[in-house]
Amino acid sequence: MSSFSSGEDRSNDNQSSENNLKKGPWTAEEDAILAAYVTRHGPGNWNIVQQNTGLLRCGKSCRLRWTNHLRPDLRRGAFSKEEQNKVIQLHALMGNKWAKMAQEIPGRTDNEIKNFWNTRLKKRRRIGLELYPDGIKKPVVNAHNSETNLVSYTHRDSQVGTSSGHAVFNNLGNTQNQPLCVQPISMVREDMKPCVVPQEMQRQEQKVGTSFGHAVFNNSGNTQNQPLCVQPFSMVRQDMKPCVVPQEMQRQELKVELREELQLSEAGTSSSVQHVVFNNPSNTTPNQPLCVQPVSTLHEDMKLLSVKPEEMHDVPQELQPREACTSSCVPRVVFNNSSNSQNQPLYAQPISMVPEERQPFEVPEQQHMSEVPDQQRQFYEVPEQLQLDKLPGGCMYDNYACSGGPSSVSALPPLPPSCDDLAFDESMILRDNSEFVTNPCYEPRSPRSNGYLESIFYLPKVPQEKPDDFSMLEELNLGNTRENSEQRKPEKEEDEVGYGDLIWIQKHDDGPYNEKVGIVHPFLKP
DNA sequence: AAGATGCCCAACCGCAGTCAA
DNA sequence: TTTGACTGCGGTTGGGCATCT
Repeated sequence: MSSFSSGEDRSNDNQSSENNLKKGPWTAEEDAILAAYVTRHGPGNWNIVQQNTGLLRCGKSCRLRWTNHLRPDLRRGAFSKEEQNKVIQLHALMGNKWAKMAQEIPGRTDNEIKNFWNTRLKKRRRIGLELYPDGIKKPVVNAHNSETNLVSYTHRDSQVGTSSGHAVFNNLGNTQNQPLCVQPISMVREDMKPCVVPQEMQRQEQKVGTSFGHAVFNNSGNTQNQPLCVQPFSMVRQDMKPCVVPQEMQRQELKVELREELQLSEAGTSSSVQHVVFNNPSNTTPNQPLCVQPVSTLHEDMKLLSVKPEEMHDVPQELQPREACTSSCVPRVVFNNSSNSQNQPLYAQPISMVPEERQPFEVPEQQHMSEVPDQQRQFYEVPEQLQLDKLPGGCMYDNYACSGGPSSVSALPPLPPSCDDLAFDESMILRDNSEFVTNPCYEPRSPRSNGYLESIFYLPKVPQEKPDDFSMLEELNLGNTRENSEQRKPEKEEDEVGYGDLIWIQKHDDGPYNEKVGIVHPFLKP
């Protein structure tokens, strides 16, 4: 059965007779080679690791070694009492679903949990103890469901959730073998009870967010039956579909006052929502990345810890951004984890860890102003190396969001293919607000502004056909009316809207449209 | 001191699921 | 639809170390 059981395998210096691949314990040299390779190329494609590194290990062995030993987010050492209790709770709930249990216990692998359980199992059997401690009952299999289907979880005090800090929502109405919805207890309102997961939560195509800016997403790529995840819009991937959160599932807004030490002295923010950079409180392993979380999801027990640059590690290749945002006045870069199918938090990196071509730029100190009057508002070109390949407009940042914190960097939408050739065309006006709401780039530019980007469009430099109706522009008070377009000055004033400008309109909930009309022309101005 | 036993845990295997060609 | 590569998962084995006899 095991490789070690074969005398042939063990002979010949642990070399597999088939492909000359090595078996048995890994050496430090092999670990280093594998770690370096994965750091550079990211995990996956394990079968080519051997070809590219010369390691005499099969892909499977490499994957296992990385997953169980070399991953930077692993905790080492004995299971704490809390972890032990959690394993017991989870086993009562799930049975031998080691991988699922590992997802609930950060830093522990399925193998570790399995080993722990099997050891414990043997011990308790030998001394004649019950498998589960008093108060935790075996899973009760619903007679209607198969064993692999859903179970009701019985807990001593019949309260919401489990003592391990999770609430389990039983979806008895689920006829499609859908997962239970599990939420941390801290996210569950006191009056919430385990309940049937409403039909609309069951992996349908779902829409809309909650009243406080969160969306529950169907994790369409989820093959692990993980619970739905709740994320702020800004962290939403393009391919994710939001859904309505039923009233009873909505959680209390967690009001956590930002302690002074959390307030952006060390922490970078991503630009358009209030984010705080947190160290993972359960992280006792060095080289853990920081995590970035929106303020609204903070828990009381989370602490901001200062993390030294040397304690951070490179963001794996596959996590590195195609759509990177930077916080600009602190030496960190926040990466969008766009390929992250596990919906993990964003990563923050110190500049030193960022590949050179991604180096962010420093915002001149005089621009770190706490208040920037609108008339002084400026846009600055983002250095070319920060600009996004797929967006001809590249990135820009404005200093409007500088309210004691860093400036923001946002990506511009793609321009029309050839700006100069285009006639004024209303179809170019992007009126669909959802375009911007669903795109993280178009979150409100500043939490302070309490508005959102409503429209962005391009005024051609040389209109081929004079627009018949400028009423929209007049209504928006752009200063680009029929009259002044006909008597257009050859050289317009700075910041005056005219032909050839890309216009954005930021709509305010409590103000007129024209209050936040601006000009975006980062490629025309330095 | 030496062998026996128990425990821990790394590493393997086979199977099943997914996905792209 | 089929096939093969790749990946994830659960079960199992055996080496190494500590403790016991």
